[in-house]
Amino acid sequence: MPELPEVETVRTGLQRLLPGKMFKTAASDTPKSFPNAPEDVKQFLIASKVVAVRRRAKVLMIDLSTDHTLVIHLKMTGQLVFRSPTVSFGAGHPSDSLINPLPDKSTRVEFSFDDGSKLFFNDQRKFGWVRLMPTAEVPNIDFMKKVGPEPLDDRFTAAQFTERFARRRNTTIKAAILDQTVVAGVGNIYADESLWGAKIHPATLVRDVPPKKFSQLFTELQTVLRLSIEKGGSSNRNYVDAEGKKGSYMKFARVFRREGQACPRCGTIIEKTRVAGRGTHFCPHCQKLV
DNA sequence: CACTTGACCTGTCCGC
DNA sequence: TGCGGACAGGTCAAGT
Repeated sequence: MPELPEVETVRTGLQRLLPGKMFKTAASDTPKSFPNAPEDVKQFLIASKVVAVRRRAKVLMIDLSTDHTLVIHLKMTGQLVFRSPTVSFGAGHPSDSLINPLPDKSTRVEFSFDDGSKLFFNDQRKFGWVRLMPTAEVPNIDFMKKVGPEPLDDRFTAAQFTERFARRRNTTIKAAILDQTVVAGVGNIYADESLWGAKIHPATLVRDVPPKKFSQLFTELQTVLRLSIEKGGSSNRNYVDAEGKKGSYMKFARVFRREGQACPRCGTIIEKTRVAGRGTHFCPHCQKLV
């Protein structure tokens, strides 16, 4: 799913819903999704309280009162959905039929809190994971040590953004912007959207991108990420927020999954191809290959 | 080190 | 309607 705007939307929802709640039970259907030892779960999760919910790149962190953290990666199809026992509109109310019952077939981990509310980790493809670890160790996991700056961090400048690409001169700009060590949180949707905004063909080699284009790309990337956060993210397939609701960014997408439609800037038909092993959408008129 | 490709899974869609 | 193959928001490990 889940690129930066989607994970940030989930984080915002969980930060509103979870702090102060006390974990009562945790159960997983597959060790792959939640590989922690049962004794650690018993000692550091059960009876702990949620302190805060953080995000770094596409990783969510639920900090606990035991100085431990639930670290979560949703990968392609992960969801974190919160359900309170009072969510029902009332017996027989028509809106109740719209709420899908959980757990369902894709539920991998089910947490319950002492007030009867629950948190479901659903993941159709089982690529995602939840891990419990000491809060102090989170920055030491390989991914956290290597991941690049947050693109929406005020202190991150266009000059620094440009410099991050120096290591990836001989690959395509699409591969480079998807590289989490260059910049954090960009996935296939916002790569295509921002490259369209900056009028760069996705298959352009980094070394052939004019220097001033990196500044434009930085601005466009920030613009699409902010817009998507405002719209609650993109629900292309599985993605939903912490309350199970879809995001609406796809209504505003200019190229992503819009092959065969007119480019909103020039009217040329949008094409779909394959770059860096990923489906890639672009306007052949606005985004010329150098 | 930089770069590419395949693997990890399940579900859906498209062409025959 | 059934079946095979390609493809789907993301990382990783292993190869060159």
